[in-house]
Amino acid sequence: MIDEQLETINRQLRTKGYKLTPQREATVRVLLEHEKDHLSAEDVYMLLKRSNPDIGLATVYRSLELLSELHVVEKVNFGDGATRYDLRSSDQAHHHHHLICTECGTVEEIKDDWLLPMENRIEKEFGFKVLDHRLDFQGICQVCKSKAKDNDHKAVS
Amino acid sequence: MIDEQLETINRQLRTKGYKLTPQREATVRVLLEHEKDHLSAEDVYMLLKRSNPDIGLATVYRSLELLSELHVVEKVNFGDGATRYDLRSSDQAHHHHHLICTECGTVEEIKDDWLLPMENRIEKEFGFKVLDHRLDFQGICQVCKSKAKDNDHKAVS
DNA sequence: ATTCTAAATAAGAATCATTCTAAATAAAAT
DNA sequence: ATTTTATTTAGAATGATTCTTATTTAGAAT
Repeated sequence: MIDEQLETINRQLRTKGYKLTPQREATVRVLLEHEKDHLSAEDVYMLLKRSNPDIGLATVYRSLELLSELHVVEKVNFGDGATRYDLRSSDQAHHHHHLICTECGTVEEIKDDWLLPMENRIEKEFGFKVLDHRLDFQGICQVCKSKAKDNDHKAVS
Repeated sequence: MIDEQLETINRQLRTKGYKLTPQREATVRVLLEHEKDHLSAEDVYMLLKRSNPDIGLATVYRSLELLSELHVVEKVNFGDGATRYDLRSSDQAHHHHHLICTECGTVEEIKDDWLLPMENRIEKEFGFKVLDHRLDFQGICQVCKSKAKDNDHKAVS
């Protein structure tokens, strides 16, 4: 499973004249093993250090940047200082959107294709060829909402 | 017009116990005068310097952060290193989305309410209270698309 | 197999955006 | 008028990211 995806990425790299170096492969592996998380470059670096103690942070940044250009990962920004790198599902058509809680900072993912009609409309109306999109919602998650309710009760009593 | 909006913002600030200091007022004015642009903190700072040579960059950051908490401005991130600050239209229900060209970097704005049904669905399905959202499309703008076509012609001829 | 060349890496310095700190000022409350 | 509190300035500090230089590596050409 992981090896299949690696092979796909390997082909993508070679098509563009890049090679899948050990460092790049290790980086991709880490991303594949943490598909659900939203890792920062530093996070990836720390995880990589276990298997590749000699890898440099700059190399991680370079690898992630390259993977981003190949649309293997997406750069995401949740407003804390760091860029995060999301592996894109092999199915290029499906994007995942985010529910970001402004109280506790948790990020929930939702998958959906709601935006396809919108993309078509944009291409027609603006002549803009959509390659990618990003949709994030900010608000209060269920957990924080019920916490807030509890506190209200306490305040009243 | 500008003064009305300033007055509204002033009220919002005072409601939360903040005051509209000269620096904050100047910051808001700059934003109002450049509503179409996507200014970084540094951009705002430079523009402010003309009228307020003594203002400090940290103050600009603090003012923008405060305005962001009040939802007067939105923080936007286009993937170049800097956070940009967009004045939100007085009509809180309308958000603007962005068409970001990956070739030339231009950012076009589109206004739309397409997402309201989606927000309702998220509240029902996930119990997540949506306060704000952000929708950006990346792709190739009309101009770059025709440029690319021209180059194809040249290559063939 | 050896040599050559271009790509990739490590290490750490450098840069850039942003935040923090301490001292000074201004405004509001007493 | 005095005290308290919020705000600002200036510059130092931080943290993420990029750059630089010397070194290593992989593959191509001999």
